[in-house]
Amino acid sequence: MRVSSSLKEVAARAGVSARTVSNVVNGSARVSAQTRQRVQEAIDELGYRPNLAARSLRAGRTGIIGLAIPELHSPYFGELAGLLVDEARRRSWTVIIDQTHGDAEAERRLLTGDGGRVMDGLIISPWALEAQDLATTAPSLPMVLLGERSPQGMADRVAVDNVAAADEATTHLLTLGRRRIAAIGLQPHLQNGTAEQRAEGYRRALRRAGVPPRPEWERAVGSLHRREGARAMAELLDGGTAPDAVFAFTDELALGAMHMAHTRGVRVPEELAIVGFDDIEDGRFSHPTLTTVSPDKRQIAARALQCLADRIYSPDNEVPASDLTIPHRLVVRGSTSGTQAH
Amino acid sequence: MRVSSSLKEVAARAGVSARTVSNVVNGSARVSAQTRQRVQEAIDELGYRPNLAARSLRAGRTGIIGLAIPELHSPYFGELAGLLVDEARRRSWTVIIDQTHGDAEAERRLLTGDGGRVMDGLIISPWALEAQDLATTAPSLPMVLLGERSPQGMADRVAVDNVAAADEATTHLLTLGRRRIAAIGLQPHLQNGTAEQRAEGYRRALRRAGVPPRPEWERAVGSLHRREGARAMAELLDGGTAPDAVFAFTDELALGAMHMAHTRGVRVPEELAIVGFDDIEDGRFSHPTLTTVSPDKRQIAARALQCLADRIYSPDNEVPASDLTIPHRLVVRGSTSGTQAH
DNA sequence: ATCGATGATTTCAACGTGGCAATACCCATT
DNA sequence: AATGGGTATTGCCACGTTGAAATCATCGAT
Repeated sequence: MRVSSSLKEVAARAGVSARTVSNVVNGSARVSAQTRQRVQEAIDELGYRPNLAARSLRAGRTGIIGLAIPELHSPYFGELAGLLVDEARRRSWTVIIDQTHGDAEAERRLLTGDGGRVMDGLIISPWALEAQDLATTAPSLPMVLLGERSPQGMADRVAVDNVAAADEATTHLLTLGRRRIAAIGLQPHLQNGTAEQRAEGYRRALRRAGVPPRPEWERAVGSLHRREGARAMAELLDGGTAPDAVFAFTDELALGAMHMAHTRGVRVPEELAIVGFDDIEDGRFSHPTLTTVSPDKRQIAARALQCLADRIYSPDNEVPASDLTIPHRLVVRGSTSGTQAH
Repeated sequence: MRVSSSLKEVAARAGVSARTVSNVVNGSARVSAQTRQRVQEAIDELGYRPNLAARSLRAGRTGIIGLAIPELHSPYFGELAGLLVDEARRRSWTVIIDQTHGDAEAERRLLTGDGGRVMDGLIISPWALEAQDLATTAPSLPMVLLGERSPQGMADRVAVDNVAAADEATTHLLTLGRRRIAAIGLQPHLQNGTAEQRAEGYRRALRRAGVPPRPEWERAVGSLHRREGARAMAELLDGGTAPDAVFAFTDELALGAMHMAHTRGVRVPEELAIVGFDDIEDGRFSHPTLTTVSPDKRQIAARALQCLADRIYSPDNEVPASDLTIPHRLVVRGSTSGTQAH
């Protein structure tokens, strides 16, 4: 079976024109049952596969969309990427994956449409880009932003209500009677909207409860990995007054913090309650299990692709940028309740 | 700035032929400094980007490789995919990701080169395919297998020595004085070579130590998720004699088993020692931390892409299929030692 | 002044496909 | 037999790029 064979070769074998073969393949015009069968046989015998490059060149579309995320190996983005790839396949799209590693330059390059117009659209989860960049850079192709807002409405946006969610998480800790609540996950050096919003929700909840904020309990991190969560937790435990609860801006940070608590002999949740954010699989099997804010990832994936499809298939008239808020819920588990809820 | 502009348009603007513009872009022929500058200006003004589809059509290459793995959200494959994507970028390749979800049909479809010849090559980590399939299916494009061996040498293969590694893991447990060692992770319904090899290494170690094998301690799983590890562990604890150690074929299964041990009040490692396989990030921060077989993932990624490159760029003469064994090492942590090694 | 050599640039064609318009065919109706 | 209307099929071209070969320009050597 030859690896490559063209419409022309199939046509020659079936004794018809190349155009007819094309019609059979795409079902784009009426073809008699007899001809169709003859062509189909030739296709099977030659093992013909349409050439995507030629098709794209002709049609101006590639059927490929890009997915740009900070890191594939992070559980949250891994889970999300998995869902997005599946959802894309449902729509007959293939997905190209690009890791930005939180590099602003890499993110900016993607926005300006580098890469040779392979992609029909782009789903990007910006982490390092400032709102400023997003505003000034004209998107060169249909684009959906995950998490970060684009100020000028240049692209669709799909995200949870971070402020409200962080507020809920913190309020949950307050309800348990905790008052010395620390936060782990600020990223002041990046103009990271997501971290800022979660910090805002955290402060709002404290303010409403009349608990005075303590700047030394708002810990910054260099990355979102477990290691950084552990480091921040160590700093908190080494500080003057130890907190009795921690709200970590991601589950990875939370698990890192939990690890450090174990290492230092601090009992979770008795002496230290922990809440995370993302609801990654690990948190359901950690010891104790992790209380967390669970965004509806499946819906994020579905909505993001819906937006992209609308934009790609809309006949170049301006579709107004949508800003979709995805539902979330607080999942209470062992790290705040003592019972090993699953 | 126009989104799409062709060589022809740039040529018109610069007052040269399209071919000259092509030469400037690719540096493929000599171009005078003066012309080069004029062309470059036109390129910048028009925001020209080469059209990948046209280039591929002409060259017969796309610069895209495929990566087919069971599941992106699994930590092991997530980490591996991340490394592979980075390594591919170093070689100026873009990566298309496909999730097979352990579906034999999906894997077979990829092998036969479905997908319209978008990919210049394929890295596939088969999980459900039998050696039989791999043998009878002629690969339609350069291909590297991760983990599974292809009997006829039809494709390169990159993997650790599963038998030896499983032997080491089991021997480690024996050295600790454990004798009631269970195994979790067999997949008898899939002709899964990897699981079989790890089972073989496990049995070999027991045999050498003179410990009689107990079939009821070889637990099968339906998938490699934590949930299944937990289920298998529950069955073991509910059985007649409880084991005093477990060798799980993947870290996820191990963490699931550890979770169930906690739930049932079984102390790890005192009453139950646990060893996993893969060295995923979670295991370094779990409580206790997880002893595991650590394959050199970075080297897997590097070697796999090296093989693929050799095959893609070799001028269609037959490159003999290579079978690379990647080094691994046993990393002893808290789940077998009691000390919280990091 | 002429020729050859070297370098710079252009022309031509082709990669495989699908849109468009034209053509060939068949059958029912006049 | 001629007309009309529908169906089935075909030829031609363009998409944007690059390989091969042809053309043009320049300059040094004879």
